[in-house]
Amino acid sequence: MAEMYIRVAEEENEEPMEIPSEDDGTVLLSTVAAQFPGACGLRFRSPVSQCMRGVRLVEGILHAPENGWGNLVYVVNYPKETALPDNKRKMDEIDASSATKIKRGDQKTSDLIVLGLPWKTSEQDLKEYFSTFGEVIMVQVKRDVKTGNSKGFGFVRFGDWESQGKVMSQRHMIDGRWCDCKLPNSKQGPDEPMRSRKVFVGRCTEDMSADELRQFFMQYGEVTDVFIPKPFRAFAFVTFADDQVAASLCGEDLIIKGISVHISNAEPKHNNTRQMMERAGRFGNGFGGQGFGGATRGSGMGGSSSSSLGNFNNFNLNPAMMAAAQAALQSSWGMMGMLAQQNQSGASGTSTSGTSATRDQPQTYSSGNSNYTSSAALGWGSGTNSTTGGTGFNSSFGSGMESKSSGWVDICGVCLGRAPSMAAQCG
DNA sequence: GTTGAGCGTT
Repeated sequence: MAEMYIRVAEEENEEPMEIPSEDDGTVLLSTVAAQFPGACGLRFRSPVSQCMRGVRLVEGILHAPENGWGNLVYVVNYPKETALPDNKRKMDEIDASSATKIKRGDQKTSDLIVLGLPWKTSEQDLKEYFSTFGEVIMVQVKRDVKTGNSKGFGFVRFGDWESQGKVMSQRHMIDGRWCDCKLPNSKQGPDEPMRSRKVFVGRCTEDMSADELRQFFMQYGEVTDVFIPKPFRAFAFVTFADDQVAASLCGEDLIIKGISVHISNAEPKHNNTRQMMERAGRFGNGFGGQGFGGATRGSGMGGSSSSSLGNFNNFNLNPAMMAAAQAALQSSWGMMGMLAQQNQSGASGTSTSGTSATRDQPQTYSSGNSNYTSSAALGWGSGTNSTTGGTGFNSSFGSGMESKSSGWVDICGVCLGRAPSMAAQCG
């Protein structure tokens, strides 16, 4: 079939943009989303019924209506309330959305970390590239102080929220490499820690590319990241813009390319209180034997976050330890160190996986890519280097930290999002 | 084969 375009607009009466179709006459949702970030489908007004009709969408592929695409204007669908710029939103929709929603959407921009940069990319290059998305008010390329070589990542800050959202929702080809823009770890809201936007996708097959997963999951909502560990390990992570989308999928079995994959909630990775507590359990400090080892995976987190937090009286951790644990958030080994000390047993932290940095930055198709190994990786593991977690920890520990309810309550987030049987332990 | 890389000398 010859190259063809269909007309797509954000609203019925707005100027349409022409979107190319595939050879077989279908249109990829990703093609639409490239022009309308966050799009999750199309609809059109039927000339016959005068009603809006949805366009068939199967695994990221939009299929033409019965009589072909024709010359109709197709209107972009967005998942629920996300992604649509506020000026396109009706007032009552805003009023209708819950207070938490509004709060979450307070539209301050923040720095975004840009991962996977080519070594040669300069701040000028970055600024040039990102300016096509909106006003860029800051760029940085992080460099080795001594050599001045780029560390392969940087930061960018936009003047407006919409640009930031757009940039986070896609990958970026910068100077020949795919890069990802995310909220840096330091900015990922410590508030509402349980509202994960990421799901774990189990039983993946090796032929499911990151791109295909993205296309597939787009139908549920805006996808902000897809991660496939390398080498192949039969699972993946998919992050949505909206935590509710993620929550709604947990527990489901979905068919991707004819394969049934299982969706469950993503366990927070490293450097996280909950996980540290789990690890802590294995050090036999009172958590052990309380069922902390056998994580039951499942859905069921939904709902209001910070309410119904229990107390810690069931655990043999005192508030001072709790406070200390929070301080140790910076370094998970700090936590381990503390517990090891408690037990008078030397926990020797061996650094996990560290390859040596190469200059040629191999890339895979998944979202993670550059072969980046910093000395930090060693620092994390080596224990000697985790000064904040080690010495700073002890000093605060011994220096009369009083039990403050406010300080340690949210650690009880450990229990949130867990299987009900475990949450029960928190009261 | 079911839980992930790398995160800022301000």
